[in-house]
Amino acid sequence: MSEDAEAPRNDFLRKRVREDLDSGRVQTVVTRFPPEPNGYLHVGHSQNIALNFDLAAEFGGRCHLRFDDTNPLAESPEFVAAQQEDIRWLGYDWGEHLYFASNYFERLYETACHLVRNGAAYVCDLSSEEIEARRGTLTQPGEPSPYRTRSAEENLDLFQRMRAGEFPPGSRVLRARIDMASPVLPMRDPILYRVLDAPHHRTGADWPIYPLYDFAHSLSDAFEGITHSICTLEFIDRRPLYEWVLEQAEIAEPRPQQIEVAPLLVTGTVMSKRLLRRLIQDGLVAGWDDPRLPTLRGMRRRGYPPEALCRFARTSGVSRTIGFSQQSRLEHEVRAELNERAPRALGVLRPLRVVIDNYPEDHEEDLVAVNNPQDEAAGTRNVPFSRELWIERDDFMRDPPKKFHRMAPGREVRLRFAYLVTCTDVVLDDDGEVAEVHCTYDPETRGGDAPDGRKVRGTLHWVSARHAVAAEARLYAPLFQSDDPLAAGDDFLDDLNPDSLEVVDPVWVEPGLEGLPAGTQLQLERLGYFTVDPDSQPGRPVLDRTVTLRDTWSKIAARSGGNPPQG
RNA sequence: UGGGGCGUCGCCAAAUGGUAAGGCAGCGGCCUUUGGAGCCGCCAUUUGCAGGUUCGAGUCCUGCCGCCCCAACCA
Repeated sequence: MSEDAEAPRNDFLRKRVREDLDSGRVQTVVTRFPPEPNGYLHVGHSQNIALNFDLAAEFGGRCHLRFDDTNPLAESPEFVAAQQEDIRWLGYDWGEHLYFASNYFERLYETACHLVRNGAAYVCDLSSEEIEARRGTLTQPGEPSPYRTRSAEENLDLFQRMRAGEFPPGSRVLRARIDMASPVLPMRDPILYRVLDAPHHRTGADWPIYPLYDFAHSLSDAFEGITHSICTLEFIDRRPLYEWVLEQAEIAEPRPQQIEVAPLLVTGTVMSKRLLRRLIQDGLVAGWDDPRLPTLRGMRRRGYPPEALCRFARTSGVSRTIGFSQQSRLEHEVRAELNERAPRALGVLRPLRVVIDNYPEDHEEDLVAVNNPQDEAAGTRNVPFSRELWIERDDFMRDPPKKFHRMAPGREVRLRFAYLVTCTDVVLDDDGEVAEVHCTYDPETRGGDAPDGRKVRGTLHWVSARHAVAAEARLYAPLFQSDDPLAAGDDFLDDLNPDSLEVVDPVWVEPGLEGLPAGTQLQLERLGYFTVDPDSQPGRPVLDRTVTLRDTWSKIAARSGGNPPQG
């Protein structure tokens, strides 16, 4: 997955790795992606995944997948399965290197005992509230626990009894003995172990105590020989603690190095689990795989190709500046990918009936359509044509503005792959709305070219009314209105885009589209890329619009005060 | 007001102290049986601000300004 022909990436991370290799500090680069199995992966994770796997691949090293499963309260085996599936979908493979922090519980425990013996950790009997009260504030030092001075012997005894399950949850913790007055808050005697009466999805009831992040993560990295431990910027204050643990555990050089990078933020969405859960619980979206969500599952259902996600992650770059990447960049990658491989089809979203008056009533014929102009090997297909057709409402105007290159009274346009037709009449309904348009066709222009060489400006998509297949289309827009919904107001839900989903039913598509398996991707010409949704029924497809095509006309129309096309 | 991080084009992001890459978006144009795709061109005399060092500063120094993170027995 690193065959990209992009400009050589030259970020600070790569430079650092190169230096470590050149100096001989490390022989082989070993990275890891360490998710907690407590939810579904999202775009933000994709950057982390791509970063770690790409970096290892680029320098001939390896990347581990390690589940950071040290909090049984939040984790479940469903998530470890789902996360693996999502990572594979992105195109990455950890080979033999699948690990679980829970597999290290015994080793971690022994290491903790080692710290206790050396006086680097102690058992504290303070309650959670008391510990908090003594932590001090950002500007004031904390005050030492009264249990801080317990002897190593007593601490070891107590810690062993914690492990034996003698104490109830919350009654005691193991703490690092560092510095209650440290200006770095995580260094104020952080908690290393807690007592928990909770079954773990992998170790069951084996452990009444569980290690916390700072202790477990640093040592897990060390146990696996991780050389570069990449995390996001918010962990930067914990680096001293990360290093302290490795030092106290007497981990041999080269020790893993924690390197912090800015997270990948995307405009117009939210990524935190808490917020996503709220959207789902409040019924604002359908579920974790709702195509509007930035979850990998949602994006997969929406039809975003994994390659596009990876390119988006890579081209977003790695830096220490926190900023939002624009959704338009993601969409650019999605289009680039789909343009290469999505077969084209004809379909009409908002139908307007067209009658070709001079076309024989009962006649029909097959016309040859190109499957993918980007890929000659994709070949051609036959599309049925007849007297009555559907065209897009937006493609007709009775009184068109200047740059409108579509159908209008008296004007000749091309029906894609079919004929040149001229609009001769317009039928209005009782409300004065256009109900039907009449045209004549030029039989000499079969296929779309005029023998006399005359040109027309517009080419319209269409579908034969008699042959059309009814489908449901789901059109999506960003879930939120602001780039950063969290900064938009008191409640991020206030920023919700009420029009993030538009269901159009029925839409008419060319025959052949009714039996496609879920996940099939195609381009409805001029309308965008679509993916067959799993909700599809036999003979009744549901199409998710992945992304529209670039639409220059809408800009022109908007500027000239014309009719901006819908959908 | 403690500690830490960050400020280069609307967005993302490069630049051994040597005279501001690239991508996205945008804007012109060419081409076109998708107003798609493709192609060509334009788009930072300037790097948060103010000083200083230097022949030379986005890069070094000083002082400001602004934004973000840290006080879970979560990760």
